[in-house]
Amino acid sequence: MPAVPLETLNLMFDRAVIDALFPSDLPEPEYWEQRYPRRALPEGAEVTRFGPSPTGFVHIGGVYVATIDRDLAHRSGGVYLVRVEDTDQSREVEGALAQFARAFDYFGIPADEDDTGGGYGPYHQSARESIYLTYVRELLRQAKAYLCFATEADLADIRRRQEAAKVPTGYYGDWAIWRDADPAAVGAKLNEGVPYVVRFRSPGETGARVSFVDAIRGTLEHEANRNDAVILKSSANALRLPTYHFAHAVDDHLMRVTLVIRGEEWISSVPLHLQLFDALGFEPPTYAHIAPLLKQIPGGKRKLSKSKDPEANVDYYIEAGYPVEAVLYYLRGLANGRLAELPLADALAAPLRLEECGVAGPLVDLVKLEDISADHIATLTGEQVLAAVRTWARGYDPELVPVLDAERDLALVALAVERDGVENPRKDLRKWSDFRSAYGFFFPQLYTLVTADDDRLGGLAPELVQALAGDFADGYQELDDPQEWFNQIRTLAAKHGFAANAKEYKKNPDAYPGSIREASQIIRVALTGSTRSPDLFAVARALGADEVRRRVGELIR
RNA sequence: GGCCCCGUCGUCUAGCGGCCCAGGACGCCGCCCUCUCAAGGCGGUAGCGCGGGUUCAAAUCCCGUCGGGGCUACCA
Repeated sequence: MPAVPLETLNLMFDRAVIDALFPSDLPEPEYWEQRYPRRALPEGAEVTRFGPSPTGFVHIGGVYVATIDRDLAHRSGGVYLVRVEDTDQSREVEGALAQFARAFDYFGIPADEDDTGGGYGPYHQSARESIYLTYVRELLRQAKAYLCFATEADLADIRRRQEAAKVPTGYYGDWAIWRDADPAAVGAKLNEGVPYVVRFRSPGETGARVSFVDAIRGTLEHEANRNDAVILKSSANALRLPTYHFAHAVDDHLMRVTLVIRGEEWISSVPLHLQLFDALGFEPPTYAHIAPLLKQIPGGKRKLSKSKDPEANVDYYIEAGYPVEAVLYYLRGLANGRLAELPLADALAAPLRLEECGVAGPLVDLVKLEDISADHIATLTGEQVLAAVRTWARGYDPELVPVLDAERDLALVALAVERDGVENPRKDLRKWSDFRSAYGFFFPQLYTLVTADDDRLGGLAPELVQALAGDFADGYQELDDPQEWFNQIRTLAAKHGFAANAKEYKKNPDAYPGSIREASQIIRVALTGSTRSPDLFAVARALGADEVRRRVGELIR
């Protein structure tokens, strides 16, 4: 196509015509530059940002990126800010921001700057309209952007023809029908009040390539962008908001962000972003594109999906009560493998290094998280566990709270079983919601008595169960020595014909109703309601003689 | 379709031409301990996607191929 005559361009981009599209009191770029001055920060300090989009629940990947952002900013003596990216008002979901606040509060990753404080706000993109407008007008004045009246149907038609012609789809070159439109046609549309968008006039030439350095991946090369991306959405909207790309350039420049950490899905957009920064006269930030969190599915893996995977939602972790430290440690380890080799406390204190971050998307493995979690909880004192469980229960198991409060001493005694004074504490708690199943039986209020015909007793004859239970309850003594205590069961087991040990029983199974295992199991099930429990002696001591007699006694009723 | 990112045990990874017939951790399996379950101790299982090169030598370099993911929106 022939080059557009200069006069035509001049006519189309007549300053008065352009300015008439904007509020008359719209500030010039210098105003914003002065209002958001360069930050006085030490050499090497990074300013990072996290940009939650209130379009649904908070993705665990958000916590993942936000912790990295905050870490890098703080290690370098910089600033971590949160900017709500709400330019897509139609997709906005009610309550998303509240959930975001709750989640980030839970994980203890507050922003240094956000709408509650900070000199570079507002930190909601929807509140930054005039800032964007200033720069859109500027680009228009410089003919680096133009008005586009293409309708959805026009765009669909272009795409169809491009597909038929087997050329790349997009709004570029000759396909960009409004790129060099006759100013008269533009004026006519304007007079008719037809809505328009503002598109960036991409300087990218066909075949041109760009390369840039990514802080994680090194030098990346890409085809230069040549699409005339939309930078300002339809004039039909009451609020004139930009697209992500334009907001990114303007906001990150004005907020003086130095390091942009985001998902790798943005790599393809970097060429466009670089063109935008250049056109605007801004210095581009350093980019670090991190790999997305993946999920194992039959035959492969895929991105953790908001709609399909419950564990994609941060609420999943909060509701189950995974300890904050465990989740953060796990996430940090996924991002930077070196940290996964360190003990939890060290890893949380150690700096995360971008150049060490993995480039392949890791799978989120709940089994691994639970292992980490159990290890971590095992290092806590009973007091700490109790406090954490109580806090969790207030939100997710309210009935547990009064029990915990009424039986605080019992709870501590229960938690001390195989925890206090042992070398390897019991790891039966992976998350706070495990408390009820692991420790509930210690509390009479939460306990359901077991009767002799219960199938957890392993099919032993009820008469035999009752005979042994009766003897046990009658003669029960709260002895201090574990061995002596257990001998009470040993003696009764022998008296009622149980084999002294499992080997003997195995050798001659018909001669016995069972071995000492089965006999102990009677007491265990009566005491705990479960076939698996902590050490029986310790449990019995925690329960107290009266409660032991009551529970075992129930078997003979 | 075009362009981009990625590819070491089931999982997270170490590895950056010889130290690797690939090391660690989680999982899994077995054994020991044992009144159950955990925990713990000991042992084991299992991997460089594939095919060509280059080289005395390749998980490591090159080419191709396959597979996964992403972008190609007035979504972010």
